Amino acid sequence: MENKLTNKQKELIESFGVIQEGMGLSPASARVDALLTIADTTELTFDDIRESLELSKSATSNAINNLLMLRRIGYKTKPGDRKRYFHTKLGQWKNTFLDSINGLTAYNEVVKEILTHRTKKTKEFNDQLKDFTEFLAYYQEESIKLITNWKK
Amino acid sequence: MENKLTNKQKELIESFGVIQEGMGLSPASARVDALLTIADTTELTFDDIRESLELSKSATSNAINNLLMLRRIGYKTKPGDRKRYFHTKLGQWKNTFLDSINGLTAYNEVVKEILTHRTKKTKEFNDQLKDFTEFLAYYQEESIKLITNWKK
DNA sequence: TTTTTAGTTCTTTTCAGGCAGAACTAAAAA
DNA sequence: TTTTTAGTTCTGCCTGAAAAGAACTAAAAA
Repeated sequence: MENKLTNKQKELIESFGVIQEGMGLSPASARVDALLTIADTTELTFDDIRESLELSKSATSNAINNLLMLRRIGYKTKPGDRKRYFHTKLGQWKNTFLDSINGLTAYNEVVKEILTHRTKKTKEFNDQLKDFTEFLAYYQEESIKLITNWKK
Repeated sequence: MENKLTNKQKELIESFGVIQEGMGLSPASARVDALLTIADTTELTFDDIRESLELSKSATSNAINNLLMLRRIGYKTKPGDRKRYFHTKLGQWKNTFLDSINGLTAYNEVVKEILTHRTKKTKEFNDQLKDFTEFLAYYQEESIKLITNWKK
């Protein structure tokens, strides 16, 4: 594809890339996801990505598969065309958000188990922990409400 | 200190440690924070920590300083005693929570800047992004309310 | 003044993650 | 049947993070 990136777009890919690195993505994955969010074409092929970001095939392949696993991107195919057209799923942020909220459950379960095994001698501390786990559960519930009621 | 950990406590330190590694802490930091959450004594010294977790002095020192920087732990001193007594700040989770909510602002700012530079040709996609940034700001506000109104 | 305490800093080792480049593969096209 | 396409997988390198252990340090105690 001839749809070259402007300097501003390259700059934004880096800013957004850095932020997403901070959220646990590898540099390449972070930039692939950023590219799909910033490029004028929202459906890019393997080679579009490879060329735009000047990555090797292996880095491109690994980054794409990583993002697919994380369900942060998806792809479409076109009849009579073997290529896959990748797009970010940032538009479907609701699911991602729900996943991250639900991810707190595992954390809270461990804290609750810690509580059941704590010495009874540290009442104040235990009460604070209890308060925390209760808040977490409440926070999860309310967050889910916020999302499901959003602009509905 | 002679306050030995039970096997169950050791097990909990590992579970909680793993979860906290997943949240970006190094193995040693994750376990130090877990220890302070699980041990019967909530105020532990450098050497208590070192011995309980079988860490080297350098690993202990670095983990502690790391957690202090992240403000996930704090310490007290006692008159006529040069040691520092470290404790987890999980009890003061409200601040940590507020920090993480506020941390979303930087992310949202970049997404908003991306939006201002996006081609106008992808209306649906842009609208979804717009919706997302609006929700993020709303979510931040509401989350802060949830915390400040909690059991008040 | 010397020694002990409570750490910190420096040096070295180990290890995993991330990437490039090359070799490979399965399906489709020629 | 051979070649091209659209990737994937393998090999090897390089770097940075994490930790151990030893050397060091500043303040207090003896």
